Amino acid sequence: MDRRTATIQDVARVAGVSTATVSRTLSKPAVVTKATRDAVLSAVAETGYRVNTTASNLRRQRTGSVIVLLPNIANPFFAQILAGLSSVLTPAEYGMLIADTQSGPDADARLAHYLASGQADGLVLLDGTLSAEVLASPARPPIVMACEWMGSTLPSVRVENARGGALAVGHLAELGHRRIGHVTGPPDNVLTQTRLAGFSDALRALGLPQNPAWVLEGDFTMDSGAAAARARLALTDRPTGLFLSSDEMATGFIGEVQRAGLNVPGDVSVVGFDNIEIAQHLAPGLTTIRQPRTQIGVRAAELLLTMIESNSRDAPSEIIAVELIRRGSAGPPPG
Amino acid sequence: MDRRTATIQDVARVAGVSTATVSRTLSKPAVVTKATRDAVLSAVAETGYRVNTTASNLRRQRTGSVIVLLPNIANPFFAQILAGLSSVLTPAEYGMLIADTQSGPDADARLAHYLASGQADGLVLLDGTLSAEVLASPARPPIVMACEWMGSTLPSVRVENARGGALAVGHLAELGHRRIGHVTGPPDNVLTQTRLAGFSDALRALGLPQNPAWVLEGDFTMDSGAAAARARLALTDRPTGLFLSSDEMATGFIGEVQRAGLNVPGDVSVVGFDNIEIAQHLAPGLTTIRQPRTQIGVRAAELLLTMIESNSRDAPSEIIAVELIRRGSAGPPPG
DNA sequence: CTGAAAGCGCTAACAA
DNA sequence: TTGTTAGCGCTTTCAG
Repeated sequence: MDRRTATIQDVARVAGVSTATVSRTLSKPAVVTKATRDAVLSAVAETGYRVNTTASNLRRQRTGSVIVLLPNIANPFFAQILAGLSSVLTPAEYGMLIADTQSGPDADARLAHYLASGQADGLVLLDGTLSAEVLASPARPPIVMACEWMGSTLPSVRVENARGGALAVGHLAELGHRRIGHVTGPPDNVLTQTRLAGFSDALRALGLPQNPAWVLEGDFTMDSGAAAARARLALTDRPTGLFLSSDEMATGFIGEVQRAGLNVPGDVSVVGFDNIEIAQHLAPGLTTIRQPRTQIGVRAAELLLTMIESNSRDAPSEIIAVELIRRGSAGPPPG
Repeated sequence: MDRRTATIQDVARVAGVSTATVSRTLSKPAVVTKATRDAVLSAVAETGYRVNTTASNLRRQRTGSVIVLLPNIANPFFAQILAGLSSVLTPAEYGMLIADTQSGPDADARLAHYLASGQADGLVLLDGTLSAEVLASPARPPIVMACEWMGSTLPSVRVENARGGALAVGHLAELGHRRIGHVTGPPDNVLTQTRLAGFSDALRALGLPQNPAWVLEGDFTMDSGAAAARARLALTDRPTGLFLSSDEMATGFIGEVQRAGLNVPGDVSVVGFDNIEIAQHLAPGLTTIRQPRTQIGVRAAELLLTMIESNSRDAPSEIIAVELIRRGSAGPPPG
């Protein structure tokens, strides 16, 4: 029993065939006779051989992995997208490398690094704040965006963010609200802008008032949602219903409102965005816009694999539908 | 301008040196003269050369990546551990491959696969339900467990799970509770068992009653926490304070209690485990046992890198302290 | 259907 | 300090 791991040479020797035949048997079994196939497979079993992926990759001029670039791994929002990606990449024998653009100093530089490094056969971008110029890299691998991105023409999988904002406003209006506010994500984020646009357009279409004081700035976190709740309380002229651009913010908002002794939806109605798991477990349940994150990951991975396998840098983008989920956090306005 | 990416040969030609010198310049710049260094570096810039990691890895008999094996990527609990791992692995130039043991049919087989495949220089295990025999693999790379694991002697980074259970019980007892219950994780999980043991031992030490009906089975999810709340309501003889083995369950529990029109902590006190982000945003805030997840990831990665670099399969394990975080969800018992 | 042989791009002895 | 050389382990023509 060697302690070193067996190589294809060892298998060839044991099976009494050439290394080429071993390689063939393993990659296209149909092309060798049953006799040699049996000999090779039993030699493989005997030696405990496993192909050395590094060598195989070098020879085949590929890497066997895909890099997923996201702004912040610690954000649970991405966890389900990763699960979707993994469920496609793993069976296809691609490794999934995770890289965090916020952990280093310069996110754009990191992206440029990954583009040029040739360390992956493809890239999935989940960060909508990277600058477009970086993509100029001539030898870059196929890329799929799984998020909105300013003025990019890259293949992408996106959700109907604007329509989500409109659905939220429509629901609040239907319940009788006429003073509808919004808590945004970070201002430079494209999601923020798209959802805000959907919100504003819907108000306009419904002939409802647009009050800039009712549009509060957040950053998608629970903390910023709680801060928005305090900011709203400080207003003399308050919106009765709010659309928040993420469920995390909505959660922080509701918590803070309740701690202030007020009632949701009695005093203020809340609609979130995402439908994260906790939405149905809050009291009241959080009315929100569902965005199917696992499916986003699945479709992005499928798109990318198609591009990799067809050696193309382009593919049709895809838009995934959102849906209003009615729970208890939005009700008729007070009075 | 070639469309193919430049190789070390191209750089050598442009700089008028050998490939060995190029390689040296890039890996140990100190060992070449300034003149050649300058020549090489400008040739690198001119050609846009980047080392081919696959070739480098093949030559150096390493893979440059670490596999992180976790039960379920979609579980946000792991997100912060991943962030900690990434913050150490990325600067050290190791790729972080994520693999999900629950996405395939047989988790043990997956582990065995990764152990033998030689696709990684090291492994981080976050799944405490894998069977120990699989580790028999002779040529396996260094492994660090970042979770409890039955009867394993592998190097590990763990938290004081039993003490966490004891802290929770101690706190409830201090507030005056004498009827203290517990909601467990999945029964076969070692975390479940350790926290349950800490819970039971603490009750015994304090001379408090142990009622099997007050120990409800959960599975760490919010859904199971909500179910536990309903199960508690169905009891005629109810515990006044509960320790739940995860914050997610505690969140689901509190939501369900509130939807039933009861008050936390007025009617029932709740202590969770983890200190996930939402804990401070619930109303009331969730009293819980803090477990520093980023730090777990950081230490696990550091341990693993040490082992990889010293080519050792062993290292001292580490225990990370937990801490009671007092918020509003635990108060004096009713009456 | 199978084997021989030529590298993929890089690094590390070893020599000079 | 630098160059020469020999592979790392694999796949894939190209012959046979």
